[in-house]
Amino acid sequence: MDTDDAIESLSALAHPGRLAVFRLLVQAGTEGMPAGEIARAFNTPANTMSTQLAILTRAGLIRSRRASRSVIYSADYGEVAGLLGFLMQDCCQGRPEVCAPVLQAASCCAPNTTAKETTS
Amino acid sequence: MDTDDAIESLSALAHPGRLAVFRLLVQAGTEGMPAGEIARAFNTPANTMSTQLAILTRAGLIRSRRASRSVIYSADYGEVAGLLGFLMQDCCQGRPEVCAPVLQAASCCAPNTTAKETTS
DNA sequence: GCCAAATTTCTACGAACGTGGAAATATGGA
DNA sequence: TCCATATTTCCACGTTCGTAGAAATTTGGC
Repeated sequence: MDTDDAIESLSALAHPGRLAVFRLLVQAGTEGMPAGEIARAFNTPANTMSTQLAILTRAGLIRSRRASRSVIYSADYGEVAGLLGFLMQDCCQGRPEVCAPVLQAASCCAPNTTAKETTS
Repeated sequence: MDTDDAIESLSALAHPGRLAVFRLLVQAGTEGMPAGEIARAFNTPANTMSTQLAILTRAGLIRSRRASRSVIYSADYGEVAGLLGFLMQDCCQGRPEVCAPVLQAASCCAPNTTAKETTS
């Protein structure tokens, strides 16, 4: 993840419609959702939604696969991880407690950790 | 953190100059850095930098405090935490391993955890 | 091959953003 | 009070973004 990648991802998410789409796909999980169904979920014309999905895809935030006539989109969690790492790079030079809140926010679904509810 | 807050934070960061400023302040820690020094660090006119700092401040990503003639800016890590929580809300309905990469990325400086280097 | 369904590409217009000059405002020293 | 320093606000220009109509493309059924 370099600056250009980060800008592309952040710009893609900095739009109410696209942000909503991405969050919907995050919740949809690996199974994903067809383009038409996404467009219908937000009452958006198919061509407009196609543009938004293309922008999210170019940013690496979502992936697509074809299933017969439909194109299924799904979230790519790795891109968020990369973005977070880029943003918080060298955040805690000797003082781990400084960026502890971020760690807490990420542990929503930790496999081995007790998820604390400290959403500041 | 609601949608509007998230959009404001993401928009603020979706700009090469502001992203660089925020990352600089993340690394500067709680001590922070005066506006003039930040402007000089990027060879940016003071008024332009002032505008960028104002945008980051309005988004809640940085704070400012006055120290005599200077205004010191510093990063607000909590906003990143909130943003991350908002993005990944309900990311792992029953399948914690799905969004594990994000947790890994956040554990750069975990106080109690062994930081693994799996930057995807 | 022909038609319908699903999605994408092309295009253009209005809206929002980024930049920095000039002027205004705050702070501290003499 | 007067001046220098530090930062911010005002403003206007050019550039980029968002949207959706129309047309093109891909896929599957018959």
